[in-house]
Amino acid sequence: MSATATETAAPLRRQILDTARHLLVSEGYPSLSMRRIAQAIGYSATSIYLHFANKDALFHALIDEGFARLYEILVAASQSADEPTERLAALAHGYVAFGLANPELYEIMFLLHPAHMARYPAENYRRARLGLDLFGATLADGVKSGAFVEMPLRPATAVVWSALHGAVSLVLANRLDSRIEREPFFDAVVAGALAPLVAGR
Amino acid sequence: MSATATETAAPLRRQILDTARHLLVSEGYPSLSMRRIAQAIGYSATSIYLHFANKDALFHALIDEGFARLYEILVAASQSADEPTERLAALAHGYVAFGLANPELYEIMFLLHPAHMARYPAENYRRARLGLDLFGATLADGVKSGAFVEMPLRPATAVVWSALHGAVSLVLANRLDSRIEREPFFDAVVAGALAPLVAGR
DNA sequence: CGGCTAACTTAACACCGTTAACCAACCAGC
DNA sequence: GCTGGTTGGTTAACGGTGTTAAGTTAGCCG
Repeated sequence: MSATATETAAPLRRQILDTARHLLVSEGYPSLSMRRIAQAIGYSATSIYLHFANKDALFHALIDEGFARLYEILVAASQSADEPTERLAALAHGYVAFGLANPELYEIMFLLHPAHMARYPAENYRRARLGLDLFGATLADGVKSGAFVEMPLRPATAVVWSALHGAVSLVLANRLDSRIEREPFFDAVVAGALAPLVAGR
Repeated sequence: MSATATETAAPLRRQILDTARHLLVSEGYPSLSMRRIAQAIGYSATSIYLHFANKDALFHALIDEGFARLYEILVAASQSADEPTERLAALAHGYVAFGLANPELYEIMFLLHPAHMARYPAENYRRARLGLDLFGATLADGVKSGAFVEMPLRPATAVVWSALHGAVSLVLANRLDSRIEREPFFDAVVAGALAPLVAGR
């Protein structure tokens, strides 16, 4: 039974995840229900529970994939520039781009977590931290090379991150004055986040 | 009894709002249902609909009160200092303090909006803008007095706001590395938000 | 062939927001 | 003092939710 199954594994799980993500993106969070996912793939709702303990677990899996994807993007951004200031800017733009390109994913990853879901398991959270570490490493490099001022690393990383997160989440929530154009806004955010760090001036 | 009712008006609406807020704070968003609110005040669930069109409308009323409260705090902060840099710092700390002191309120005001609720009516939104205007006015003052560098006002206001919002929402969502202490973190956020603006250096 | 197991389904529970229909108490006018 | 309407509340019900328990079907192994 599991003779060939070892490689094929269980495609239903994948199908559930893909359908859930697709449904999330196309119809939005509120209309994403177990029954709807099941109906979309032609199974009964309860069969989802054969692959996920509950709805939260399904979301956590979705979040996992989101973090993996974000990490890929940040790694690519990180490799696109060597000089710390440029690299940090590239990371920042990569982060913002990810958020804007995947609003629903960003939402379940960072936004509507605490109130609506069981806590995201701490172990999975390391994946999320990996992305942050790229920021931290770049800061450290910059400090070492003299491009950045001396600073306590962890809080400084969090400050940069929170500036980016604030900007992304306000835009995603449509909270920004519509007269403000996005691109200049994000440029200003990134510039504002980097400015206090740069040693030169 | 109803002879004097003209002045007492309808305390039920108030009772609903207070109970809803209390329930939201004490038990969290997910367990806040119409039936639960009703039960808590000893009425039937449907009687809530005599005072609110639906659950969204109830939340919007809650949000309204949240914005009014935030505005009060920001006004007080704004009056606590005259010099633009100090005033801006006071505003920033007021904003952060409000978020930390009223996490559930902050959540429904800024966090879980887009996906879960009908759009917050644009008219009510002016109330929210009022708070932002205090930031904007302070920036304008600072530019005029020479304390701040020249800048496009609206985007700059949004940048400051998004830095604060990012920090507050990350902390509320418990997303921050636990080794980072909050107070220094917020100080760094405020400093980081102000630094690019200040003219002197 | 008989039995075991894995994959899946149907039925049901307790809850949700919301609507429709009903009811009791009060006030106005005759 | 009785009648009729309005006000403020109720109960019952609909269609939806996540989730669990029990049942069913198919395939493999001895």
